[in-house]
Amino acid sequence: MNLLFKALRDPTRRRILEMLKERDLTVGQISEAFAMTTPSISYHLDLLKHAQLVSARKNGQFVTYSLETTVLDDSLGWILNLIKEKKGKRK
Amino acid sequence: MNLLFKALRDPTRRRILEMLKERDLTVGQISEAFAMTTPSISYHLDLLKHAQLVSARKNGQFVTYSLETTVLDDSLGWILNLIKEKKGKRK
DNA sequence: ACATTAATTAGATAATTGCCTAATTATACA
DNA sequence: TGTATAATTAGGCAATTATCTAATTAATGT
Repeated sequence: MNLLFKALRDPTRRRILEMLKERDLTVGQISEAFAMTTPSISYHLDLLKHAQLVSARKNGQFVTYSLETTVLDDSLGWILNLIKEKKGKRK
Repeated sequence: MNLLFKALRDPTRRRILEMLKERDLTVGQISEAFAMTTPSISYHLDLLKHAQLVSARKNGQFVTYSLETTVLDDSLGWILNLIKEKKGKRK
């Protein structure tokens, strides 16, 4: 949960996830969309990978990243629980 | 969305939200549950308040904090959208 | 009025973060 | 085999963050 929220905290990383929602992308393709160097994007992707929010596969010299939603279900559960319990206690 | 995820990033703050899910609490009551000084807790509460995740009301010398779930709905929507769209594209 | 208690504000500091440039690794192609 | 391209790794740095202690504000009880 900690790595997950850490990953979601940064706007650049959230934007990357939104892009990967549409289609799988290579590092270069992602990099183009930001006013930021490729190493910086690489850093963000690594962080997202550690949080298991994305997966990477190598195709020749290219690395393609995909969105992984499993771990998002957990965060959903955590937030939902917070809301649900609260509502259950309303007087 | 930025303030929200910023607030949720920290374990102490997430724990505070979980506590407030059960019942409204004063700063002192929250503080007792952590190995941390009251000013530090006050700092976290301020951050949560800015993210609109909690509200505060003063009762004499005490300040009681409550969980506010409205903004959590937004985060839920954001995450849900990420999952939903992805699933919609599965082949 | 004065001391006590609850909480916030201010100021300092160590750790973490997000970015950069330079160097490296790995694949492709001529 | 050498050069170009894609990506990661390494090293450095400024900004942000989470914590502390000390000081301040505000309400309570004597």
